[in-house]
Amino acid sequence: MHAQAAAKIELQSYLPRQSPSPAFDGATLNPVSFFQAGTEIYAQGEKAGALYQVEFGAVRIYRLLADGRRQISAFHLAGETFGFEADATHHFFAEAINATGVRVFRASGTDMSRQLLPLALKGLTRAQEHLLVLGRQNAIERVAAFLLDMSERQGGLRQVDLPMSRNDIGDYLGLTIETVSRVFTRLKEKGVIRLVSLRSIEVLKREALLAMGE
Amino acid sequence: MHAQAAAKIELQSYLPRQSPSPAFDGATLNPVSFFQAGTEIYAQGEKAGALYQVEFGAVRIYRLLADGRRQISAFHLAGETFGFEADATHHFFAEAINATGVRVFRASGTDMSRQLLPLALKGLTRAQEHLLVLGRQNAIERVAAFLLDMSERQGGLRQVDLPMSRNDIGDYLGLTIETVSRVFTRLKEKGVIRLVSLRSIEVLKREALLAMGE
DNA sequence: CGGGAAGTTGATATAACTCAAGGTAGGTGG
DNA sequence: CCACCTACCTTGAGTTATATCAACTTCCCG
Repeated sequence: MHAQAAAKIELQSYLPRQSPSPAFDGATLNPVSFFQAGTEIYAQGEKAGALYQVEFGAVRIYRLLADGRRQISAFHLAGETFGFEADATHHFFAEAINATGVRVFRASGTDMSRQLLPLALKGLTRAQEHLLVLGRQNAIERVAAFLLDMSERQGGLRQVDLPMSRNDIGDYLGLTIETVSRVFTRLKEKGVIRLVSLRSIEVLKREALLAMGE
Repeated sequence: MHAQAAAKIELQSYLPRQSPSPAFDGATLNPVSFFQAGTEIYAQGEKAGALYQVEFGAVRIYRLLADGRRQISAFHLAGETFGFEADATHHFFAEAINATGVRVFRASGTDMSRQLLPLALKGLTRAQEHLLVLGRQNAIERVAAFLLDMSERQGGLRQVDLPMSRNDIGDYLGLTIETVSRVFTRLKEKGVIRLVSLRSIEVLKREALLAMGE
């Protein structure tokens, strides 16, 4: 299912060229780890304990049912932090969507709860808001809410990058790939969005999206 | 929609009879606030800052869409803590489901992030797991997962209290009340559960529930 | 015991899924 | 640099799970 082309580029580390932006005080300024498109960052059941900050690229966090059904609980874009766990075990999978750079922080040693709490709470609010989307909104509303969210997280510009596939979007919104595709088509027909390319849209009528998103 | 019988019993406070179990070090041992069935504990948009521990009864946390659609993101039973927010504002409503006693802690002053973080992370994991249920499971699977969750949180006994209405269950699982009712009937017919009363079930075949719940 | 809220059951409607067949685009090798 | 190849995406037709609408029943609470 999540097969990927044989990895030819090996995982590597390097020291940053640009001004480093450590997510936490007291954390060692670790090097950046590279992950190829489709590669695993951590797996459900693995020992947890580190935190991850996306330098570039995008990451999907997901869970699987026994029969292969997948629910993506979150996407993480550049600048965002993920990997928190309630205990010492990962309860989810994390995969690079595209070629992605991730800075890994060991949470051990110094007490970082003061810095982690706001991030955890932000994630909690996000997840709870997503529950409303999955529980009570229809396909158009889900896609509208998703596009608005992606837009906001990219600075609210008209043009929005969608680093993930339609399949990923479907698994995030609790829809099939076909339904996602049909909704995109409908939004195009209505003149609400324009497809710059498959992975990039332009928001033409933000108001209309907002009206749909809730 | 969420109308309630005119409140005759006023909100009151008292000092606990039983051994107090403060949720946090350094927190004043506040009195317990009473809430009648259906009354609001806090509202979306209100100023946040306090934490709430359920002494007895049950609480629902929810959000509304403009047209009245409701998504309950969590139920909180005796002993559980809620009210965390990422900023100074409540993003959700909290209501007492039944007559409920809640101990309120002001989070101000001492730094409680060390104690709060695990609770926030627990909530985050819970919410993310619920996303899988809403996004990818069918009606039977949702109800099975819900009953198992309620059972676990009540010590895993055969008999499980359901303090909430079918309507609440529907709004938690992203289903209509009718669908919830039909699933209960199916589970009864299959001999998986037995209805002791409307608000109390007995789990007869835990294995079958587990097989359905995922 | 009566009344009203809550729950159940039935019939029908519909949004989204499934299955299937093209189409498109982006990357690779010739 | 072009053409092919393969992933990904789109579109269509038919199916299905759940919603909706409606009537009836049961359980409490006063």
